[in-house]
Amino acid sequence: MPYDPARHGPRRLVGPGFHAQVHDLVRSLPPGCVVTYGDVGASLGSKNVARHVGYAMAAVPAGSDVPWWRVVAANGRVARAGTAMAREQQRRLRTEGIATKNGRVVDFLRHRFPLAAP
DNA sequence: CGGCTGACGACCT
DNA sequence: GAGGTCGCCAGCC
Repeated sequence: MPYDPARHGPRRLVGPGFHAQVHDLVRSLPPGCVVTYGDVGASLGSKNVARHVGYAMAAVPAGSDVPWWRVVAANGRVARAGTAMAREQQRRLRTEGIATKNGRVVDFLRHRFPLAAP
């Protein structure tokens, strides 16, 4: 099915350097807060790139200063449940005072950080 | 330079 | 609430 603005909303192009933009934005997140992949994409001006934001997170090198663990899925769940990375993410969130239960952030909406719109 | 690879999200039963 | 489908696009071989 071709792209349909009526169903998918206005398309916003994401230029090259998308990963760098994601990393930069995530770096600006304060401790004790979380955002969703969709929030990051929307804040960068792209509505349908939540998935790609995840790919950008996967590209974050270990030991980077990017707090990748503050980015969770739209339903408040930690992505890739069951993997070592997911357990590590939950451990780091707990360190910042954010509890998780069965891979889900407790009081997710309360911890969610209001990202600025483009 | 063509193909492959994915940390998601909205929507529908 | 729990399952499945489909669309999305920049990087990296």
